[in-house]
Amino acid sequence: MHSLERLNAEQRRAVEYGDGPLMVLAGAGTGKTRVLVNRIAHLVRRGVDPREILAVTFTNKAAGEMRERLNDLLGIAAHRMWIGTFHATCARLLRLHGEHIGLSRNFTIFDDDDQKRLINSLLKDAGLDDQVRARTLVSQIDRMKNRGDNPADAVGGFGDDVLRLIYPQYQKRLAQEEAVDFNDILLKVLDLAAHPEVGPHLATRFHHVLVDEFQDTNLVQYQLVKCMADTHRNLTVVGDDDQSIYSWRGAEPRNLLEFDRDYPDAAIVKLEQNYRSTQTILDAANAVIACNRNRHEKALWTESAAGEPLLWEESDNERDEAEFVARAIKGLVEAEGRDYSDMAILYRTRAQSRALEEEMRHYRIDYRLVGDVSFFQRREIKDGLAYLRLVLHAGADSCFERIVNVPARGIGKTTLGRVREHARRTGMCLLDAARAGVRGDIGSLGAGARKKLARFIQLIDGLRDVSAAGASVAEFLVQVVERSGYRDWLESENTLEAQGRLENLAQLVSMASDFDEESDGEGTLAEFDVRVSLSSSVDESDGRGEGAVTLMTIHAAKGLEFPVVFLCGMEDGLFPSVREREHSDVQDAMDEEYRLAYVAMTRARERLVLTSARMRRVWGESKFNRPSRFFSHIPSECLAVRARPVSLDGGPGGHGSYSRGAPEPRPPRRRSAHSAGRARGRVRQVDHDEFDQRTYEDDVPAFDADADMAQVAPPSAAGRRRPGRRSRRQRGSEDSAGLAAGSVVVHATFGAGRVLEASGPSGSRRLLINFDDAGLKTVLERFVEPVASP
DNA sequence: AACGCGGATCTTTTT
DNA sequence: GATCCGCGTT
Repeated sequence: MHSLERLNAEQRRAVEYGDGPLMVLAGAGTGKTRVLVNRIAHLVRRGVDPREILAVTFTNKAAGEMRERLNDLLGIAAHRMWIGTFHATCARLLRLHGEHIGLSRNFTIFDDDDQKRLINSLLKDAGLDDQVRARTLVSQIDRMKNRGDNPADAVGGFGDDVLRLIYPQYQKRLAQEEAVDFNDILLKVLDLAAHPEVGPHLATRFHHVLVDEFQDTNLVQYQLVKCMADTHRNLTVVGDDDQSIYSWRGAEPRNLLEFDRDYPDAAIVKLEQNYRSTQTILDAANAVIACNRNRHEKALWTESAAGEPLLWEESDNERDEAEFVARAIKGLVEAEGRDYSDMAILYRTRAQSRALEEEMRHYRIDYRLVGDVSFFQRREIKDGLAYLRLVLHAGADSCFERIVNVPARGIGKTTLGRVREHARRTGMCLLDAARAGVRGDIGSLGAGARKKLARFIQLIDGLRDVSAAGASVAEFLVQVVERSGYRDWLESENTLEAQGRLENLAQLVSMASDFDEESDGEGTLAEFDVRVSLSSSVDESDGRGEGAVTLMTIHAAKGLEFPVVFLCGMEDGLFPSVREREHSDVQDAMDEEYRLAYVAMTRARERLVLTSARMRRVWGESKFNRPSRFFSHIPSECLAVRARPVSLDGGPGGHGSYSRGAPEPRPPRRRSAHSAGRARGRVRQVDHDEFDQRTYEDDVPAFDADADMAQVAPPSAAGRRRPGRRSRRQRGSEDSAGLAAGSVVVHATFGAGRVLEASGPSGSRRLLINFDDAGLKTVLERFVEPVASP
């Protein structure tokens, strides 16, 4: 039981809680995973059969980590538990029981790309491809399936009539190919649950069900959980509504917040002590998230020191921004002895990675990009898997289309058109139609075309024999690459790109060998296929980024932590990114951006650097953005704005330094012309011109990208100045009094001022204060002393 | 049947 | 700025 000793009281309560429903509301960095893992270990030690425990996560990575940690705690028992993502778990159930609902054991999974291709071809057949984009239709299908609705019933929305027409065909084609899309994987398990034979089994199969990141579950997932947990009612859900960042894919944070509606007897444990971040980072993150409506209020606190202030660097453009980050990374390595792997660069959109990558290369900083165009999405990989699928299932027309002429074997549009036509007339699949053509059943096919088709069919049949002869998955794939001519083709290309593709194929083969080894050679092609389909681009990077800086989207960073985090692209329009969309409420979308900012900020343990660019190229066009509105919510004490570089000497690689000393006053920005006429200090939300004043605070620690940074940044500037800083616990009662607008207060740094506005919850109430000397600032209430009431 | 060009679209986030 | 798609040319 030694592992339980390091738990605090709340954690221990959750871990040792007995039977029955349990909801754990766990703030960022409060040891959520640890609680989950220890709870499972606790159950096993208490005598629960590991085979009767189901633990569901949202990413393969989280599942892998959980498995690993349980292995350490329990040894072999962990192997026997059901630990995995919703999709992996459901795919496993479908393999076991799918036949009851008419699903082949060899089912395959259509990913996004497959869906789009299929819809596209259906649209084209119907002559509707110029009316609706395939992309739109796919997302409509997804959105409806996420809620458990039938897309065939769509009414009212744009393109819904097309959807009603196309969707049945789509589903029919999936069935013909023995395929399911991502959402079907879950929906089919709901079908299983309703099946008279399998249903009762599923309902009692798992004695304990635990779900991580419960705020991310969608309606279908919630129903699944209910199906599997409602009999024994030993259901533990863990989550944080403030970290709900997947509503765009159907997540219903209400599943977490209203958990006690469906389970009125549920015990609720709140984890509020943060073990990850410094007080300053936490203050800043809390101030941002406090802006949201409808949240379950939590009071995250920490015992850790104030730490360094956040740093905000505003650059001219995204290239300068990236360069600043690169130099700062170098500086931190030299000045603080940080390792590259201590640092992460986070951004809102994928597109931002390019500029950052370029500068990393320029400065010779090793980096790893998480969630690059997925390995499994690459052309050659999808081609290889298409061979596999076609061998597995002759009816896989989409695979036939994909590879019948890849590599080029002289089977062109005309020939294909004739084969397709024959298939349509006779109702056979393309592979069989091609077979018929070879036999001479298609009159229009010439001798040449028949010969070429014959060789292709021979290829597929030969590969099927290889598989039937008991080849491992890896051996099979080697044969695919050899016999298809793929290898010769790529080698003769003699380009770097072709070489890369070949290497990717080699990597696929080596993944297959791992799979073979893992499954003692018992793993089938179909199982490998499913495994690959359910791997995301994010978890393939489980390589621990040894000695490399990590670049990824904020979404991909959820659940991770780094000593140093750079958060780039802090500009309104980019982050928060608000776009009018047909099916979403703008305010809801904005709330989610705030949560995203909260998630991003709370990834940092010690240092958080925010960067923005005044100008950014978007689709080749220049966009001028204002700094992110998030800045206006971050208390001034928490944030240092770095002096603007006067000149940037020494090119890349050189050791040029930013000029320092007295920071140059920032030249007035475009907007100040019109806002200058406005009465200063009017009660309203700070705008950017006003909080820009903070730039001139010159005793604010300068964060220098160069080697001497450590000397430049005074230790814990904010902490030092704070008058008699009290711990959270002691404050309690006086918080509730709350300073109102009109109060006169004194701040250790900014002097005297008058409160204009107060906002936020009592634990982290923020005040907008007009200081006599320092101007408008947003500060946390606990950093000011009241002098007079209004 | 292979290749090259122009145009549209993409960029929010992923299992 | 990249990629995908359709169209026209060889």
